Order: sequence, then structure tokens, then C-alpha cells
Amino acid sequence: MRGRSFWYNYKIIVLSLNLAYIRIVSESIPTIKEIAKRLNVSVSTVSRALSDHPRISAKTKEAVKELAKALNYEPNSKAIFFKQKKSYVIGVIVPHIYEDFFSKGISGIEDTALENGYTILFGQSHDRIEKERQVVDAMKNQRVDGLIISLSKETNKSDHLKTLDAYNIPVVYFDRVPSLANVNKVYCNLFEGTVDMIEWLFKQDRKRIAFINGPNAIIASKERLDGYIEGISRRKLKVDMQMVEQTDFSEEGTHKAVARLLGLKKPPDAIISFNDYVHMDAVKYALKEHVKINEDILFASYANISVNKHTAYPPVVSIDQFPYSQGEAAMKMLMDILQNKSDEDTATKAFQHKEIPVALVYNS
Amino acid sequence: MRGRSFWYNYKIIVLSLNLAYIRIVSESIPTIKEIAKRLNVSVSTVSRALSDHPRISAKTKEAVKELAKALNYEPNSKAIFFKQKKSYVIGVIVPHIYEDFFSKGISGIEDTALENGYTILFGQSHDRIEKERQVVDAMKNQRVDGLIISLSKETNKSDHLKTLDAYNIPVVYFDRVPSLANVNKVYCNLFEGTVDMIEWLFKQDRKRIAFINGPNAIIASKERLDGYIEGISRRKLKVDMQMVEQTDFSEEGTHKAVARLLGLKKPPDAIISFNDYVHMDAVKYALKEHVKINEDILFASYANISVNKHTAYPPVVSIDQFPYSQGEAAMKMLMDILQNKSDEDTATKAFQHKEIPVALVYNS
DNA sequence: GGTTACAGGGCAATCGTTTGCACCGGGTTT
DNA sequence: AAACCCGGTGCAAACGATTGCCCTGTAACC
Repeated sequence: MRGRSFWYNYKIIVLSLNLAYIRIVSESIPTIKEIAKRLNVSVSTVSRALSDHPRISAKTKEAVKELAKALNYEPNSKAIFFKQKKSYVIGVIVPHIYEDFFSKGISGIEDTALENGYTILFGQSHDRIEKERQVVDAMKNQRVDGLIISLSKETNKSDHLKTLDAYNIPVVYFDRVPSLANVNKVYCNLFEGTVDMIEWLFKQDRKRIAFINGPNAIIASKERLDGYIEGISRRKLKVDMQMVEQTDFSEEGTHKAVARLLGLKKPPDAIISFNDYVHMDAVKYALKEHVKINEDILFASYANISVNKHTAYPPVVSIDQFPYSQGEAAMKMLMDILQNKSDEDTATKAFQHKEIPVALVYNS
Repeated sequence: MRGRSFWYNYKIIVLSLNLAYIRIVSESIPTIKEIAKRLNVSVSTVSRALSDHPRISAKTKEAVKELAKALNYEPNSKAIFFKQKKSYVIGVIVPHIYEDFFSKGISGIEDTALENGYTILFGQSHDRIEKERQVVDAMKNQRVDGLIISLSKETNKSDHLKTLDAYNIPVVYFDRVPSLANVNKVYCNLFEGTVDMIEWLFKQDRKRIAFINGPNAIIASKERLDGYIEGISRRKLKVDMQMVEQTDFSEEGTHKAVARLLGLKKPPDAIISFNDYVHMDAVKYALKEHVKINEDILFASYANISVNKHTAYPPVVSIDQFPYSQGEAAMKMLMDILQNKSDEDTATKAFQHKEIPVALVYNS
């Protein structure tokens, strides 16, 4: 016999009248129904009482709330979500969490989500489009209310995210965003930052600035490259594409890139890496070649990860992209979209873009 | 007018009879109901057809499946979860994801979860019990099927997790586990590893081995300390508690600990830190005091984080706790519990403990 | 006194899916 | 011929909560 049965409770109450005993603890998960039974009111009354509906008297409200508390009642979100077609869950997909950048971004997202009563469903694409697809599907099946995603390095078109439209799940792209205009996105403008970085390197009297870029599919690669070209051009110098390399982020890919750069007749006197992880691999290889790090060649980079403070050869300058703020901004944007979703029809839907400023950080 | 209306579709069909046109695309999310309408069968038939119920004829099954595919039908998990009281979502709570250890652990958990058709709901406690409580609550409200948690450093009793029992949500503790026997847990035995590490340090001719431990609340602190004491004792030496310090993981806390150790009349010639992050802070302070790292004092640690390979002063030895494997093991344990949940009553419930072996890793 | 007004609360439909049971027609068994 | 069986399908309840609408009793009004 389960504790939830009214008659069981009733018997107990009757049997122990003079003890004024009420069976409070229940073996099963408390529901609105049970509260209603025990209080001898209807479920609608309980529901309304709990949500402070004006039609319910203060007395009833109090009684309901009291019992709800005593029973440790918590609304079954699944039922509510089901009914309201809302889940208060946001999907978040990033390439990797082990990267300082993304873990900080997620923290920003998560903190903001929690403030707004949302929880996050989490997945990694491991930088592979196949995995990304799989995770997106899982999120769709879970009917997340919205999705924040940082695309994998393999993702150049986002068809698999189109299916989310049919399910009316808004998407906010984060950092690794598509170049399309008809999407919501939060990102850094690395163009300006890159130009500034190059300016600074010129001031350090560096003339041959090399650049190890990421895969073409990533828009951030293009931004960096554009900034690089602009930066060099501003000094009225000709851009030498020999000085531009690429890595697929693997250690080997980066090593090859560095090897070619060091092998040039006129090797670089500065190397900008796609990010601090690429930088570490680049330094590792350069050391093997007996390069004096940050003397023979100045190393610069992007991301400004925390561990730079502890590494043997941090970049002399790294562009901080403020991932936590980006995460916050992405979540806020999503909240905003979610709130105004019903207002506007999809036809008139306006897409939001938000650019987060970057900052040069120097390690002396 | 919405595409889901039967009459709307009907009209279209009638109007375009000779085109044999069937309106396939639907503006709204397809449901079983809609399939049923279009095929003129009952919802139960559709439901059974989709799940290959033996009582449904092959013909019907085929028709249903075909239309389902054409409509891009995907079952509404929320409804199913609601009905079946299963969500195929696992909650995962860790102190921080920025720590290499936890991010790898999560990867192990996530990969295993995905293989088993589960998705993970994710939260960080930021090492604060208040936040932990909040996140646990959110997970409970989401009715996760199970929870994997690595306790915050402030958590010495897990009362807030007791409420999960009432909701029949099994919990597997991960790495930062309580010392109780009546819980499911996956952890490393750091005792043996610590003893080995001390042995090794003795072989390097170190006699005064100091130890910067973590907060007492964490069982891992006790294990480390026990190992330390055992290791020292095996050499028939007296354990000098002056050589044992503590940190709350803050940079300042670690600095204070190092300061006191260096200030001893007989300062240590080796320092073991609670983990590689504490190690980095310890080194930072020691450098200020002009200690020659890994010469005057050998530094040892736990975790073997990836970035050790790139840091200026990695520990000479670090104990790898194989977080990915731990994550995998935790998820597998949870899967196992979930599958056998109905079999056994809570009374006879047996708790699972799994110990993951560690390994010493040397940085030369 | 009769009507209105309103406070307070109950009924029942609803969300999408599953599932025990009823039903129905035709063939098989005693 | 009555009783059974069985493949194939439909009916309806159930999961937990929300909500539009209806009902009842009492007080205030003309």
C-alpha cells in the first residue's frame, strides 16, 4: 500500500484522531493531485493557489502552500513542459570544453541561464561535424527551448541546424559563427584586434610578421587574415603570403606550419598563432630548432588563456576575447529571443548580432 | 490556417485530386495524431506501428512508417518522458569545468552517455555548496534519470542529495566522493599512489618531504594524507606534521602554505601539492623566494594535466587519475543501476564502488 | 424582494504518447 | 452449431499540470 492513497491516509487520520496525526511523509513523488486530495479541494485550486492566482482566498493559499512545503512538493517540470511546450532547458554545444575559452564561455552561459531559471543541456562536437549533428539531434529530441552553439571546425554549412526551425527552436551562434546575416550571433571582431596587434609588433621593430591561421571553414580564420592583411598594408608594406600558414589545430599540423616558416630564406621575426594552444605547439617545435623564444622571434597569439601565466613561453601579447562575457551575451540574446518569440511572426523576424570588443594583453 | 488541420488537408486533396497531390510539408510539428488522421487509422495503431508491435499488419506498419518519414516525424520526447517517467537525461555536476581533470571526466561521461542514448544536463557548483544545492534542485526539477556528481570542496554532508531519493533518482559520485559506504561511487585510490610517490622521492634522496593538502571536507584530502603518512612511516621515519600544510585552492591560500613551509628552520627539499593547479601557484610563490624549482626543492603533484607539458616548471612527478576513464566508469555504473532499478527494491539495494588505478607520470 | 455583482472554487478539456482491454469478422475446433 | 481463437484494430484512460468557463453562495444595490 502506497502512502499516496487518500483512504490510507484517511484511515490513519481516523485511527489516530487524538494524536492529531497527519501522515506527512510520502513514499511516492508528491503531486498536485495528492495535495488536493489531502486538503479536499480540487486540483485546479491547488494549482492556482501555488501560482498565487487572485481568485483563491488567502486562507486556502496558505493551507496549500504549507502542505506543499511539508510534502516537499516540487512541480513536475516534465508535465509542465509538456503542457506549455516549454522546457526551460537550453542546449549548448561547443567543440571542446577542455579549452579554456569554451569552458569560460560555458560558465558565462550557465550562470546567466541559472539566473533566468534555465538549465543547460550540454554537448561537445569534438570539432567533428558528424558528432555535432548527433548532438543537435539529441537536443532537438529533448525539445530544448533554444540552442547556443559554437560550430565545429569542420562545419561550413549549417544545414543540420535548419531542422531546428521546424521545431521552432531558436539558435544563437557563439564565437565560431557562420558568416550569414540571417542568424543570431555573438562574436568578437578579431579584425581590429589583429590590426592593433600588428601595429604593436611593428613598434617592437619587427618587420617580418608570420601568421599561423586556422582552417578556412572557420569565419574567425578569415577575420584574422583580413586583419593581418590590413595591419601589414597600413605600413605600406606588401603582404607576403609566404608568411601565412595554416593548421588544423593538431600538434603535427602546427609543427609543419612552423617548420616551413623557419625554413624560409628570410624567416620571420614574429609569429602570430591562431590561439594560445596553437602557440604552445608552435613554441614546442621552435624550441627544437633552437629558436630563442620571444627574442629571435616574438610570439603573439589569441585567447589569453589562464595558464599563460604559468607556461614557460607565453606569447608576448595575446588577444583576450572575453569568453565569459560572450557567453553571458549569447544567453541574454537567447532569453530576449525567447521572450519575444510569440510577438513577432517568423516572417518579420529580425536577427540579432552582437560584437564583443577584444583587448590586447601583454605578458612581460 | 495551420497545415495540421485535417480539413485543410482534406480540401487540398480534394481540390487537387487529379494531381494526386498530398500536402506533405506541415508548418507545425508533426505528431502521431496527424499521421493517424491522414491515414485514417487510430493513434494507437500509429503508435504501435512505429514501435513494431506484432499485432499490426505489415502493410499498415509500412504505410505509417513511410508517412512518418515523409513528415519528418520525431516523437515528442517530452510527452514520452512524461508518460513513462523517464527522460533519458543524466545530470552531471562538477566543481569547475575549467579544470583539465573535470573537463576530461565530463568527456568520458558524455561520450558514454551518447552511446547509450542519453544526453547530459550540466551544472557547475563553483566549489560552493550553495550553488551545488541550487543546481541539484534544478536537475531534480528537470527529473533527470540519474545524477553524476563531484562534490564541491565545501560539501561535507550530502543532505541536499537525499531529496533525490524521494524522486527515485540514483546518484553516482565521481572522484570527489563521500566516505560513506551506502552510496555508489567511482574514485581513485590515492593512498597507494601517494605511497609510491613518496618512495620515489626518497630514492631521489629527498628526506624532508612536505605536503600541501586540500580542505578536510574532501575525502581525497584524507586519502592523500594517509598515503603520505604511510609513505613516510615505511622508511621508519617519524611523520612531522609541521611539514603538512593546507590550501583552500585559492592562490593566496597556497601562497601562505608555501610561505610557512619555506620559513621552517629546516625547510623541505620536496613539496607535494594537492593537484597541478595548486602546484602552479606554489611554484609561483617559490620563485619569488628565489627557490630553484626542482633543484633545491623537488615539486610533485596530482592530476597530470595536459598543460604540464608546456608549463615552465612542471612537477617532476604527477599522479594521473585518468579522469576520462573515471567518467566512463561512472556513466556505465549509472547505466547499470538504471537498468536494474525496477528489479530490486530499495531495501535490498546494493551499492557499487569502483576504484580506478592511478599512475605516476614523470616529467623529465 | 428581486436583481446584480463578485468572491471563491470546481469541472473538464488539453498537451502527445502509451497500453490494457474490447471489439469484430472469419476460420477452426469439438 | 455453439464455442473458441486470433489477427488486426480502435477506444479510452492515464501521466501532471494549466486554464477557460461554469457554478454557488453571499452581500450589496435599487
